[in-house]
Amino acid sequence: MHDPLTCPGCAQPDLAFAPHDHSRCADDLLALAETQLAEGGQRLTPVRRRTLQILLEAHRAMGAYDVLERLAAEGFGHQPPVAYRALEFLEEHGLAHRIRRLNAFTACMHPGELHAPAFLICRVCNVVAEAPGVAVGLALGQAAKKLGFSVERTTVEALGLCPACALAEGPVRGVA
Amino acid sequence: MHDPLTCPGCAQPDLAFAPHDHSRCADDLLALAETQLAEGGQRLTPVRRRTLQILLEAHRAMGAYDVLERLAAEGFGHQPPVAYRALEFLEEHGLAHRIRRLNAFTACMHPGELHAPAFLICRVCNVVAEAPGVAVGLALGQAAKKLGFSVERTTVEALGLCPACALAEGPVRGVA
DNA sequence: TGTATTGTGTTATATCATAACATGTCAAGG
DNA sequence: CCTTGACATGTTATGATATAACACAATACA
Repeated sequence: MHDPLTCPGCAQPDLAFAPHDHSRCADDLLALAETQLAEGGQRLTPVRRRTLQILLEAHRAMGAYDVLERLAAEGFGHQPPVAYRALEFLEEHGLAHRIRRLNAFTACMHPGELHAPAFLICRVCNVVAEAPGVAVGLALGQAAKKLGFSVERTTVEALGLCPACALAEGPVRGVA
Repeated sequence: MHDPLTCPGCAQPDLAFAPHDHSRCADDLLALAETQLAEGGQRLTPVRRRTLQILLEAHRAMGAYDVLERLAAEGFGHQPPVAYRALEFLEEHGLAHRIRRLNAFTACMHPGELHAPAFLICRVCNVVAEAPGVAVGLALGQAAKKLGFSVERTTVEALGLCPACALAEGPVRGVA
C-alpha cells in the first residue's frame, strides 16, 4: 500500500486514483517491455531501460530534466539529449506517453494493447491517470473522417479534480 | 477565395480544409468577441483586440513569439509577457485556443458556443482545423466519471494528414 | 478626488527542447 | 579476425518557449 496521491494510473482503471499495491507494476511492465521490443527487433539498452524504470518507479509524470538528473546521478550522460532520446524512444514504442499540458512524460500502464491514451490530470496534486480512451479515440476519428482528415496520433488530456482533491477542496465552500 | 493550406478551421466544419472565402470571418468574430466580453464585464483592450485580430487574420496557429513580433512592430510592448498575457486572456475567455502539440495559439472559430474543442493538425502542412468535439468531450467526460474525476478543461488534438496533403503524399508510393 | 483594481510594460531568468558533431558499440559479411 | 555500416551514446552549444517580479499607467467607482 502507498499514498494514492503519488500512485495514479495503474493498469486497473478502477484503481487509478485509489490506494493499491503496485510494487509489482514496475517489474511486470519492465519485463513486458523487454519482450515486446525484442519481438520488434528493438533494443532496450541500459539508458532506455533505466529511463523506463525511473518512470515506472516514480509512477507519476516527470519532466525530461528530472529524469536526466536521475540518469546523470547514476553514471549516464549529463546532457538533455540523453534523456530526450530515451524518452522519445519509449514514446515511439508505446512504452511511455508525453503529457503535453505538463511538459512531462509518464510510463505507459498497459503497453501493447492498442490504445488511444486519454489522460486525467488533477490540477491540484498534478497526479496523472491513464483512462481508457477507446471511446474518445473513436469519436475523434469519426469527427476527423467527416473532414477528410486521417488521424495518426492523438493527444487527449483532461484537466480537473481527482477524487481525493475534490474531497479536500469541495467542502471548503463555507470556510466559516 | 484563397489558398486552403493557409485557411483552415473556419466556422463551417465542412469547409475547414476546403477553399472558401473567409474575408468576413475576422470582422464578424471580432465584433462577436467584443459583445461577448462586454456582457461579462471584461475589456477587449487594444493589445487584446489586436492580438485576436492577428490570430484571425493569420487564420492559422501562431507561436507567442510570432504574435509578439507583430505586436511590437505596431507599437505595443516588446517583451514576451505582453503576448502571453493577451493570448492567455483570450484563451480564458474562449476566444482563442492553445495548440499544445505546436506550442501555438489559434483564434476560436465559434466562440460562445459551448464546446470542447478538438483540433486536427496536419503533420505535413501544419494546418490546424477545429473539429466539432462534442462527441469527443462527452466520451472523455464519461471515462473520467467512472474514475471519480471531474473534468474542467480538455485538450484534444489529432495529428495526421489533411485531405490536400493526403492527395499529394499518398500517390507518391512508386516514386519511379 | 482618492483609492482599489486591473492592465501594460520592463528586466531578468527559468524551463523545455534540439542541432550538430565526436566517440563508442556491436553484429554481419568479407 | 577485422572491416564496415548501422545504431547508440555522449558532448557542446544554442534555440525556443514561458514566467516571476516589479514599476507605472489607466480605469472604475466610492
